[in-house]
Amino acid sequence: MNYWLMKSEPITYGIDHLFKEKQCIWDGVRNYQARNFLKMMQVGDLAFFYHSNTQPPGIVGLMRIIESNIDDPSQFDPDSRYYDPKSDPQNPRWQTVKVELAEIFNAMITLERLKQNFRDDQMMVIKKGNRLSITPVEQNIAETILSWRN
DNA sequence: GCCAACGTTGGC
DNA sequence: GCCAACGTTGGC
Repeated sequence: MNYWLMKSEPITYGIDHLFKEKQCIWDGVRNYQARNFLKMMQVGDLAFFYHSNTQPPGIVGLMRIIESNIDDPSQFDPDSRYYDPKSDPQNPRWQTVKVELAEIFNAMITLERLKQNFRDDQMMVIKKGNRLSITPVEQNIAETILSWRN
């Protein structure tokens, strides 16, 4: 079982949206490195839900992967902002996962707190200039973060 | 709103 | 295959 961190701007899709929907397909990732991490995810993996472009940014909850290696439907939808006309339906370019909400944390675990407790070679999201929306989280780091809940 | 840090695109 | 130009992300 592996841990991950998945970013989203709450103005677009935040943890409140997921709370209402219970589960969702994590669509719209259009970066190959991030997609490669998505393809590595397995059912049962856990992912931190991270709010980006907020004041402050940080982790707001936990999700569980409930379906892996899905072809992202939005790549074939001309009305979607994530439409990719270059993606061949016979050989889709973008894969993702389906997640369910596991937990909403009582208080956000801020980026600042992560930076205070970990080095930037321990956790990708705290590296300066990092823009990857999907990143792995080492187990011991994940367990430490989970111990901060409530 | 600024801008650093990337990733992507496309001409050559 | 190089790299300049451009677009995007996301903290601040």
